[in-house]
Amino acid sequence: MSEDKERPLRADAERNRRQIMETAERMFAERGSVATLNEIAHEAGVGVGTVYRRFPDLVSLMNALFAERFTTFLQLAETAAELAEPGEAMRHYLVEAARWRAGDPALDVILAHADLEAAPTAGMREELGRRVDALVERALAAGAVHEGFASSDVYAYLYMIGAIADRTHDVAPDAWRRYVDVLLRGFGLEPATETQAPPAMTDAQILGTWPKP
Amino acid sequence: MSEDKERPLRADAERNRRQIMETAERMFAERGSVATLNEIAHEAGVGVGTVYRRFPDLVSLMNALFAERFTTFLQLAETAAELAEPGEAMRHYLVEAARWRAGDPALDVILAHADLEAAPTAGMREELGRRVDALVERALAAGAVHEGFASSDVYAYLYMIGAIADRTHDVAPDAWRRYVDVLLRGFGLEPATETQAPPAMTDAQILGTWPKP
DNA sequence: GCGTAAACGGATAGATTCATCCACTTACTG
DNA sequence: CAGTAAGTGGATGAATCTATCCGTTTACGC
Repeated sequence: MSEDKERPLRADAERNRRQIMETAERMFAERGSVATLNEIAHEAGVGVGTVYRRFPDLVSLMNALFAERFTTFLQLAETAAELAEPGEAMRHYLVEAARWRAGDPALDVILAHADLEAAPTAGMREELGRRVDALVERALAAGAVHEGFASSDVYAYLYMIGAIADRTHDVAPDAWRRYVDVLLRGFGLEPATETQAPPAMTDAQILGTWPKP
Repeated sequence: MSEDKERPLRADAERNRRQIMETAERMFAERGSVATLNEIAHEAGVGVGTVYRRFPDLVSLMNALFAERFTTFLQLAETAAELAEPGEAMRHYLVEAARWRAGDPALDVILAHADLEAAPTAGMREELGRRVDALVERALAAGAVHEGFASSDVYAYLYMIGAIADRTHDVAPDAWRRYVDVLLRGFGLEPATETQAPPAMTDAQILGTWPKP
């Protein structure tokens, strides 16, 4: 029942595939919501048919974009796990995952429309779960975080950072750093020290975060 | 240039208006995105024409829903301001505003589609700004929060709580309380003591927060 | 009760969006 | 440098969504 006829794409097809994915990504980030496949085709400068042949529907495009992103998070968790000091490792993952999330305003849209049950992402999710669990266990055992800290807190943390980052992206691109420190402190970790967190946003900046008409 | 011919609606019209608003609210909360006016009409059990007469477009419906909500936040700020101890007043507003936000999963959708420049909400926003500023000033002067705390932090806080609350609403309806405490601690405030915050979510609960197909 | 202005509902014209299909072009193989 | 399988683009019909219009019904002042 295997179906691994993985014939490589022709050069022009591969080029178009990339172009379509990059354009879609940019459009989702800019508008904060989905664009239609026809719009993406036009913006990417290819025919509608080309898009529909490669991605029969929106979900399959979203799945492709999602897989790319997940790989990055897996790598971050791996790098963090190599650090000797448990608190340091946990903090490193939290800060770097936040940085990555903050720089990717399309992620929420992608997550909302991808089919997370579909292979190959399902396996990736489990693997990420295991790696994050390990970081949390070590931090707990070393007393580097408050008792009761759990890996669900890591997900919640990223949801919250994602929300503030997406909202402030245009008006105060590094505001998320401030709330990383606030949350780390709240979880019992020392705030990150490599870089200085920015001060609170001004009133004018906050005003800019209210959604437009 | 005044135009205040505020003729009261006929009883049946007023009833339908309410019904439409409540239905819309429920639908937005359930699906986490807009519904069309035609869908709302059908779900509310009224004719399409009835909806379009009362709310010529989606924005005017959203404005009406938005105004309702803002009134509540204004009242919360007023109640909090009456507390004698500055840190207590600030904490009270933060906890109660969070509670309110957590119980209103439609708010993000409404905010995203309302016209925030339109009267009468513009004035309300300024008034809320003044009230929150006052709470922050008092808390800072009393040393109840970390130096550098600002009213923009209050908005950021509510964005973050809103994000986690909406996401966990179905699967762990009071998880938001945990992150209220985390954030309060991060801002330098003692966590709220009236009610006990729940423990971290289980892995199964977090799994339930991933968006569905 | 009656008269009438207000409100109702839903059929439907018009606009927009989705996704297919196929005549034409292009990259790769031998 | 053919031959051909793979890929391209966009015109177009089907499906869906928007919002108006008008014949009928209802609330309310007198």
